[in-house]
Amino acid sequence: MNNQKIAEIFNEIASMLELSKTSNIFEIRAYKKAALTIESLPEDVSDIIEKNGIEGLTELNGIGKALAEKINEFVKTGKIKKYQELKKKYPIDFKNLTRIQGLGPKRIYALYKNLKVSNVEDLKKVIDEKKIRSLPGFGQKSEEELEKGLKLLESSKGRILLGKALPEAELIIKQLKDSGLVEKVVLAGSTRRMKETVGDLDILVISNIPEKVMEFVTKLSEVENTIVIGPTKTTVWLKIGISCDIRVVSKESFGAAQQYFIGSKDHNVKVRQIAIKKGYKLNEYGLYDLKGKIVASEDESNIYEKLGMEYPEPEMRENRGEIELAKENKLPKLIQLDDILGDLHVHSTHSDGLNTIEEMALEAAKLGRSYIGMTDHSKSEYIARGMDEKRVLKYFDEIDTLNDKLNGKIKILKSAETDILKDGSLDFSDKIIEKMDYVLASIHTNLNMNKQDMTKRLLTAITSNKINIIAHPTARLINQRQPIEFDLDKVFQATKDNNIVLEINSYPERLDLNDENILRAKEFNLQFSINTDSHRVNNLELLRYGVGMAKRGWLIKKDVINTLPYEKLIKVFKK
DNA sequence: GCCGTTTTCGGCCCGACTGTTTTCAGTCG
Repeated sequence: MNNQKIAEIFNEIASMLELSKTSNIFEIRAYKKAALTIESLPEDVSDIIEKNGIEGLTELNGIGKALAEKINEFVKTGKIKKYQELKKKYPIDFKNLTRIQGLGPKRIYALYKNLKVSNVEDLKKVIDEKKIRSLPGFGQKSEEELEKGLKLLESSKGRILLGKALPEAELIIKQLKDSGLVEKVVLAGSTRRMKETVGDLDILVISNIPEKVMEFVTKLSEVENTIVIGPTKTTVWLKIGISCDIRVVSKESFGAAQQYFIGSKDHNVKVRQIAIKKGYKLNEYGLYDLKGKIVASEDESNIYEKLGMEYPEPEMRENRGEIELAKENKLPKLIQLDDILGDLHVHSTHSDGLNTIEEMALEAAKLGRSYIGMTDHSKSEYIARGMDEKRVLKYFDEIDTLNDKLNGKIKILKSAETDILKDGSLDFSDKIIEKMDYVLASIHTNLNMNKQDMTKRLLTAITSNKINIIAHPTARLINQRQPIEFDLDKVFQATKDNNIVLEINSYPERLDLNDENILRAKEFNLQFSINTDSHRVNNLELLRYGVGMAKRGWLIKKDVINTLPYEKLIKVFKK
């Protein structure tokens, strides 16, 4: 749990360095970059140090000798000397103050020097007292902006789930398309890259009447208020609690703009470096040669082509090695939503679902799936109306009857989401398990076990020779519950040795495994199953989020078992 | 402070918007 804290400290150091006239901008950037790297690490820095020492840290992107020493210092002593010294000079809560729109280090320091503002509370006070407007460099407008920023901070809780952001973006895009004001609209940003949470929406538009587009956007019913409005960029605050940038770009530079605004930032920095090495300059308007002549701009893939790279799908653009592969024409051909033929994690009214088995099956058929696996809960899931052995037998009978009735329209497989109990045993007897087409097992209780015990629990289940798929393997709930702790490498290896499949759960709160764990599991050559965990008919469409995660984890069609037709799938389970 | 297929020194992405300026600094992405 050191990572978050260290990232915060590095960001604060960056803020404080920005105030000193002697420090250089690149040192500041280095701290910010390192903070980003640490924040998104899948494992705690102390684990890295334990395993590979300080050298393990310097292997990380943007972390060299000096920063590795500081991270080690924090892990060992809980302090960083440089941070404490700077903090003595600037006793200011940069962490929370920089979260306010329009406040950066320089203005925060000006407020501190002139009005003794050192935290958000102080800021609130001087805004109420209307003291800011008379400061040099500030005015009434900036005072009002800060007041707005403060309110925004209080009402927002940061990033929202992809499952909420993407439909909202699609709603806005549809209205723009229908407005007749635009020639083209596309989604960019982290939503386009299918990141599990989203900090804001980015939408690009081609239009020859930009003012009209901007005005149209500010009046959408999804919009709470307007933050910035200009001829090429407008930012609005949405009622769902994030901001949305709309940018109007010319047709000629549409590809360059897409490349730039889809990101990620890390990916783009590297692509620009490649451009420079090849004697080009790349910005959001185009790829230019040394004489300033446009080489490529209208089409995104042309830009990559001119740089000697394959076109990377947006989900891969995280600077996790995709650039190197693109240069060698070795990018994997990523799995697509249409590759998925069935869904192997579906609930019904037999436990905590809202629709009957038949309703779920018919809806899945409507969506073009050729099979579903029914996986209602087992008996220890008391709250979810888990099935005891008697009920599960009836459940299987009903599925048999339905399969006859549906006459091949869609196949229904017999399973159950079987709890992995505290000791690693399963919640159903062997007699029941033998009647299943496959066994989907998962952990729902005793989530707080220590790493060692949890690893043992999982290994017991995995080596029992009874399960086929482990559902939502880390049991995390985004923004609500931390993942359970276990030795990933040991569990992945055992999973491989025992021919077990790991689920990529598409439920927006879960997305479990996530992209980072998928990448890691892929190293073990594991098989995956992308499922919805549907509890009602309209959940069946959530599959796209799981596929998004799979693409972010670089999976191809043959990594995923539910791309197989029914007959082949059954054979995999029999093995 | 980081990093390396022109490098262990000398580079490091760059443009838009806003407010308070009268040519720009600060902030953002």
